[in-house]
Amino acid sequence: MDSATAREQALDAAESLFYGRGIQSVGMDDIRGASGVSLKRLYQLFPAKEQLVEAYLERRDVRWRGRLAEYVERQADPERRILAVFDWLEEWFGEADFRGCAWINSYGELGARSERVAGQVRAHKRAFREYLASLVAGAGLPDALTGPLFLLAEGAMVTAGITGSARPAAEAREAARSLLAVR
Amino acid sequence: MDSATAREQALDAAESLFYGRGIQSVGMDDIRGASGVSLKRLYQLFPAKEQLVEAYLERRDVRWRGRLAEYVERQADPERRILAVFDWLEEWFGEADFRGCAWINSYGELGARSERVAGQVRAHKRAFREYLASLVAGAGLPDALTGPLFLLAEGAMVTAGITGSARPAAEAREAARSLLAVR
DNA sequence: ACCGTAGGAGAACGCTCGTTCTCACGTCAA
DNA sequence: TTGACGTGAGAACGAGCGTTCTCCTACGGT
Repeated sequence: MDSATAREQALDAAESLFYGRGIQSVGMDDIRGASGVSLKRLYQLFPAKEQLVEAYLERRDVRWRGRLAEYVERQADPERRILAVFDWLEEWFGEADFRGCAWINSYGELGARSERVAGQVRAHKRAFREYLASLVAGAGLPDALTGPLFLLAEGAMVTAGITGSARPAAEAREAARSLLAVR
Repeated sequence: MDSATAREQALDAAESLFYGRGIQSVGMDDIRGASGVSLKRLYQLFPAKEQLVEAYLERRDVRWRGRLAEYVERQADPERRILAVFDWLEEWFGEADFRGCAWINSYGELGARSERVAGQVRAHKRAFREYLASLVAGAGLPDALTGPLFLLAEGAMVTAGITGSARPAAEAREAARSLLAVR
């Protein structure tokens, strides 16, 4: 197995375990067991657990925002695109392994202790907010709408995570629709 | 020192440490050091750490909702009361030791592993949502407003926690004002 | 065939931490 | 005074886990 595939398999295992069970409760040995990558190799690829955590969050960030953008950009109408964000959230919340927002959860777990993790969470949220801002601008709507839309989305993520229901996405979408209607 | 005061001091220390640094990174010995309550006594009062965690969350829940209600009920006008929730959030976010919502953080840390903690988080959020519902009903507004207001508040809490800024409260309040204006 | 190197399995090390135990002290009832 | 008891300080125990080390195997180049 070459380094690139070992790295991918390690990250696959890390993502499913860290996201599903939390970061602190998953040991490097669990990653080894789930990935088939030996401890020696793991430590060659990621000199410490924290770097594996960072790589996990980074790869997930790229994929998460990519999936969202791909979904949203299927819509041609600029205002529909904004609402499509909430449709996508609803799909995501309904996935079998959904356990809330990985960054919000990681922040709760490590935000107070790891400045690097906290920084990645802030960067991810900033990027998501800027993406929303670009959709708002693309629809010719006032930038002041971005904040409320972002808060609705964050509220939906955290609530869906805690309750395990996809319903907050629909509530947030309807609220967003009202806000868009006000102008 | 009698049992009641020992218990209070233990909970005071637990609250400031758990909330400030996260639950898993605070040891029972840290609680002992900060509270002056010996380990023996701590284990008499709380037979295991998890029960101290539960007692911390429970006492904080009562106090948090009490402080909110006390603030909100200073307003006579029923619609003002709804907006006062967001004013109170802004005050809370501005406190020096503010580190986000204790329940959201705890859920990120332990929600996947401790069903009891997860249950307390759900109960707290349900109670907060029901309080909002009572304010909405008191203002004679449609119950469908409760969900959006709740999501705005949750989004503000999580965003304020991550960014360390009180601004999300103002954004949420303005969005709430728009939603109330729509009817 | 031989050697050097990389890699795997898993033991070992060191630290943290939840929990319990030891021991010495002070208190209070008889 | 004495002895049973509760308590505090802190050592001790045992488990978990991040990280490193040992030892053995396999393979690639000469």
